[in-house]
Amino acid sequence: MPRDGADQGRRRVGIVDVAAAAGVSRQTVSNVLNGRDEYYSAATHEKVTSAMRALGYQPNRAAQTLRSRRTMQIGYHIFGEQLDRAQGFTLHFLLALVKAGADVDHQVLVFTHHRDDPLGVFKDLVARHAVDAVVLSESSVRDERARFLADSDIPFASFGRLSPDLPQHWVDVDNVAGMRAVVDLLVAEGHQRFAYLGTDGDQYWKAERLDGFLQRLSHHGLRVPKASVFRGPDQGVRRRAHQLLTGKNPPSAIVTGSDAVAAVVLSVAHSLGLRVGADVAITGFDGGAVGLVTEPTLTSARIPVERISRELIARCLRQVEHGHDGEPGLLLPTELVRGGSA
Amino acid sequence: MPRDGADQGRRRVGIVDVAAAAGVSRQTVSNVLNGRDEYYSAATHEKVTSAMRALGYQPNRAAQTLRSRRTMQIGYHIFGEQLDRAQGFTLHFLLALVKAGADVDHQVLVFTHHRDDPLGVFKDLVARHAVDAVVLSESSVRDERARFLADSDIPFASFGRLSPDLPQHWVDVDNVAGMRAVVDLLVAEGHQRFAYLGTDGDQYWKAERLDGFLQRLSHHGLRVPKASVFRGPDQGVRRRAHQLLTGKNPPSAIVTGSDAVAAVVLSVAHSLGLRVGADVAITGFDGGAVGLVTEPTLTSARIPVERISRELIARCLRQVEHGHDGEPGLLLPTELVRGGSA
DNA sequence: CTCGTCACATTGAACGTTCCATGGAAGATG
DNA sequence: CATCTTCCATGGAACGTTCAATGTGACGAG
Repeated sequence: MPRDGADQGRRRVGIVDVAAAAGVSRQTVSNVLNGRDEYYSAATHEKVTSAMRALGYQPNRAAQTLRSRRTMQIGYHIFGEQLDRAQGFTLHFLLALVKAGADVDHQVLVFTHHRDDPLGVFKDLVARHAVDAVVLSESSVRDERARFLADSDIPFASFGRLSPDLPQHWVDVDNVAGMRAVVDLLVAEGHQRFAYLGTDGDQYWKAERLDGFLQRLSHHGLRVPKASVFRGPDQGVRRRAHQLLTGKNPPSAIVTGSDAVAAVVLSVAHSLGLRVGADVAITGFDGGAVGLVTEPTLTSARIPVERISRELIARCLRQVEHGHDGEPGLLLPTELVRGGSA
Repeated sequence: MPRDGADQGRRRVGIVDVAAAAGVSRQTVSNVLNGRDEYYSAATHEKVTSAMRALGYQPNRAAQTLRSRRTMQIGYHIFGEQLDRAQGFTLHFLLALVKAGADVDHQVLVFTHHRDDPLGVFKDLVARHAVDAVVLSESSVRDERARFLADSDIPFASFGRLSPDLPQHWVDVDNVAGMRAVVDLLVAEGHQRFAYLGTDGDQYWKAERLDGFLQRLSHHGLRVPKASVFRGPDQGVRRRAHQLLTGKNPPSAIVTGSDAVAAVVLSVAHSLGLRVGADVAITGFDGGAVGLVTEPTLTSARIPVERISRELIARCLRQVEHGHDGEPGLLLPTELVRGGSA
């Protein structure tokens, strides 16, 4: 559909048009726009805002960026290769990040690395003024992305702890405390025979969840047989769950390292005709959408993605504004979500 | 870490610096940058590029955008509410979109709607020059987003068909042809007793997949008992799969409407001790990561996300450049992925 | 010899905003 | 009364690029 001829010639309404309509200067409009309220009176504010409304004025981001050197955009780096079962969580997190960004008037630019120059994109984005800062997730402790960003003096924040010799721009979940809450709940409900199922991999949080589980059990004076603890490949979970539930003296509560694993265990229990929640308790860790669509819903330690996103963005913006960030790393508690599975 | 004092004062290297270093004019550098090769000689090109390399020049996006009115960014709208099982696919698609964008030097900005003004963000983004165009996915045929974008004269493209009275800026998957290929494969392998499992919902593609399945079966002179066709809620899938596989005269091939459903059926078959691929064949539809981590891997009609993303972006850019796009809607074939499950 | 054309290169202006320095009027202070 | 603040407001310049128009020298045609 071709544009109107009339539309064609009309210039976009800019700050000068607003200024003219309101009978003030350019700069005053700019001040109102940026909320520098020490520089204008209430009456002027009113005149300007109503002129903006009347003209349907929208500030031009490109011009703002060019002059102020702020893009109001935050980059989010996403790995292209490993499209594994963390998918659900990644999207959940991304969405939270987008919303948290929107709340402080920032937008999220998603990018992946290029095959030949995996890190260059980061520098590129900032050098070309495409983003003000970068958010990382799925970061392992020695993440070369984080090191590169720190070395290049690019503002960033990581969901996941960072090596101690890097600036501590991270937010993370307290896995141990999360497991503590889960175990406490199960113990309070009278469970005595526990089992743990998780997937393998060298991510520290996987180890922490298992450790947190074991620690808290022994705090309650309970022990778990070695055979009832499993951390292995994805495919092994189903078999092991089957073994556990059909063996003699089966566990009354199965704690898992993630909602994804819990969902598998749930399905095994179902197929054995067990009533989950009554005959056997199953817990997850994550609290995202997965556990809400299972039947029954999962009891889980919920990762507070909204809060995490907010904190990550706050860390980025402090660096952008002050050139540095005094805040230390932040370990956030999980929230216990009570579903029907325990 | 505070910046160097020396670093502080140094101006960013711009096009004029390159021009000076190369001994040419501003505009010539700009022409080289934008590949307008009819305006410079090979020798000049060489001088300019080597000057750019020497100075580590990076063009400033904000300035380019301000002048040229192109942001080189494409918006991708994502629904905030429905974080359901489509997650895996959504992320898969997003990633493909990001890569396809990168190939044509465009980046992807992710955004969600605001509670009070669900559609306003679209206009906002374009009016403020944050994105050049918008990509929609999960669009239903009468999508109010698409209508709004068309009415507002904002370039866009949709993954999913659009109402005939809208400009046909869409790309979609040929579900019927996909099912045809799946059925043909199973028939060629000698299967006679079929069943179909899918989830309910009013999305046209769900209906199309079932229709495609039924059509192709009858083309082969085969029929499927009514009881062996199921389209119901998520939770019903497990039960129905169990019924089918334990009933008398069970199907030798179970065709499903998505990889997610197939994965569930797979797990039911496993728990019944069936050897999937040998005792029973199971197929999916999607071909994303889900089917690659199952055991065995899924045979599935793969949705060509890379191609789709490329086409969507091409549609957007044509609209941006010419103000319109002559191309009609595009229905793409699936690719049959042969896993171990059939 | 004049003119037109072609290939390449240049310059002034503009895009729309914010930074920076300055100005004026009213009220407070000495 | 002179001067010093405080509050509000202003205009010139700059951010770094591309648009649009113009220039120049070489070469071929008339």
